[in-house]
Amino acid sequence: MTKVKITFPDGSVSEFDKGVSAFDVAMSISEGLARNSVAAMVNGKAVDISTTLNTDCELKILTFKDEEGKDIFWHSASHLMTQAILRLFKGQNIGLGVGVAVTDGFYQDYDLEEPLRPDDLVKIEEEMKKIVKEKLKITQKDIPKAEALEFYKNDPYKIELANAIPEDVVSMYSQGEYDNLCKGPHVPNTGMIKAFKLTKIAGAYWRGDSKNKQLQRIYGVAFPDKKELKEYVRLREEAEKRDHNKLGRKLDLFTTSEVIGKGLPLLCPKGATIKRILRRFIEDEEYKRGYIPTETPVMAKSDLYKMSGHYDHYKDSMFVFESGGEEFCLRPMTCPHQFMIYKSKMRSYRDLPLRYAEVADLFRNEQSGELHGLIRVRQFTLADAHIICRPDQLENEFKRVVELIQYLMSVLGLTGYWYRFSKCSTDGSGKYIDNPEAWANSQKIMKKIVDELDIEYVEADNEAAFYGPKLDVQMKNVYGKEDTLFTVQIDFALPERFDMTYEGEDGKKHRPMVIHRASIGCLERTMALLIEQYAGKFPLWLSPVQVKILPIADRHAEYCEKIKKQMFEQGIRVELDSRSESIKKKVREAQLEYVNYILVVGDSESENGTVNVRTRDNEVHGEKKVDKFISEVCAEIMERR
RNA sequence: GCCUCUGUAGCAUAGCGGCUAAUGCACUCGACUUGUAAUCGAGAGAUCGAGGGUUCAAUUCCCUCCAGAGGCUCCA
Repeated sequence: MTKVKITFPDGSVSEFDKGVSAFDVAMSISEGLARNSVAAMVNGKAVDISTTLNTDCELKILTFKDEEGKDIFWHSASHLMTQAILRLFKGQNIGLGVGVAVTDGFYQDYDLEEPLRPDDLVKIEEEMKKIVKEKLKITQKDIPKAEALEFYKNDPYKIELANAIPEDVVSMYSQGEYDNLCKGPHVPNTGMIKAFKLTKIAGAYWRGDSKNKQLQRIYGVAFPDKKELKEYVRLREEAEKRDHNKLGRKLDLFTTSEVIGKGLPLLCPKGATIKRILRRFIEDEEYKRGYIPTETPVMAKSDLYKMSGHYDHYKDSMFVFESGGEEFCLRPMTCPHQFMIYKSKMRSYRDLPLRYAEVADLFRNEQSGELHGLIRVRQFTLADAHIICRPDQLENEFKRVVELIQYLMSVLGLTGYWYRFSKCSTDGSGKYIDNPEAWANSQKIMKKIVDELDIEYVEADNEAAFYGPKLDVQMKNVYGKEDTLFTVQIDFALPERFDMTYEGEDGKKHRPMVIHRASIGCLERTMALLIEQYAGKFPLWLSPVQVKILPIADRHAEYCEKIKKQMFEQGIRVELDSRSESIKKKVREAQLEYVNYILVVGDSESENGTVNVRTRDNEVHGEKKVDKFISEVCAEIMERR
């Protein structure tokens, strides 16, 4: 019998009989591995575990612990869900959209006669459990495409998917009575999917295009055992406790009002304090780095945005209104305003770079469904700047911006972010300024720059600004939804549209380059991610209430007022809780507000000129002279820089 | 904008085609003056999101609008 050489991930090589299955190879390693194997990687390609090996190859047995294994497991779970739905809604004409694994589970889209209701999920889960118990074998076969098209004659979605396959032969997977067009691979048996949960119902456009029909999407997660599912649910609950939209309201950072309108949050004193800290911090930091301030109007005549191109490319997202026979817009961006300052006089090559910074209030008429807490709003404050520079300065200026951003991330203590190089797309959607040559050029320049920076980034098509490519700093919120925190953009279009020039050494007019950038981002959004990052427990320098003084009895009030004043004078953000409540209760409440330091003041403290210090985490620091406490707090606040 | 869901006091929940709409926390007043997770007593607070319809009767059922949640699309 002929042998095949199989190379394992650790580099070891073993010989097996030709035609051995990946499963048998797994068995030869250990029964446990075979039992847990969801699929295999043969020469880097994921295949079913039942695949036979007929030539020498590299083999990796995939379990749920491997990223690829997880995807396959979840993809199989989506099939399990579909089988359950087909059983439950037998007789209905059900269109099957896409079903795939995502980073946090799986989903499958359906076109159903009746919309699904939340309690349907329970029924579907029950049916899924039955199918798991049946331990149906999952098998694959290739069939002629014509046969598949006949099979799906009532399902326009599957037909579209099948027609997109270039080959004449297509792959079908079967488990019990359920056959599905799918390239796989899949777990070998429905019995493997022991623990799962359907998490949400959502609408989703067919093929991700809002012109298409909206299908119903069911999201779920699945695990090989119940313990992992339980742990997952626990982690989800923990994460949701950090949700800025709930926690921020609970901590009195912000609120909303029906009569003010959607996407227009109100910052309460504590939230406003945090915003002010961020604002003052970034204004000072940028000033140190050579930025110069501007203050420009929050609105302008439409003509300005017609010049910039916003009116053509962005009008749907702008608040446009008429007054005195003229049309105005609330500004969605600061750029054209600052460009008018640039154009207000002649500029020499010696003047450049000009780094115009403005912490600017911006207005964007976002679609109602996109609004979310402080992350996506209709009015927000952006730490905006436009660096107008000579082409030879572009690279250095760009790098300085990235350096600033890196500095900010470390000072804010934000983790889990990544860089995205956002490019335009060539789909001719009209979203972008039509100048292929300039796009190619500026994307080339940007790629060169980001490659030289010591950063890792992902490339993304169709994510650019309408006037140029971007380097975005991306973060996820507690629900795993991705948003841009900071952004740096190279603009090839607007300097020309505004006919911005400078006089060069040669006495001729030249075209400057522009970098658009948001250093500390939109303050509201940054604040939201800070709330989630710290679960509301802000570091001292960002904390809206750094110290809370709690008198034990009324007779200590006078002393408390005195030390409060002393701390105020040192710039410490301090509150005094003089309610006649038990000291226990007051301490507990201060801890729930995540106040950094809690000072208890009784007879001993008032007589000795001390305070009794503890933290929100209930670390007891004990009695301390007031002056010493103040200087320690001030030192801790300064440490940040 | 689209899909699904939700809207009862500041917050969290209960409730029902018909009684004075219930409970906890928070709030106010009084007592207590307290030292590490809930001191005692009293009180106030709700046009049950808004408007319309069905009904003898609607907070409850239906419609429209407003607002909120999670997705999709979009985006800082």
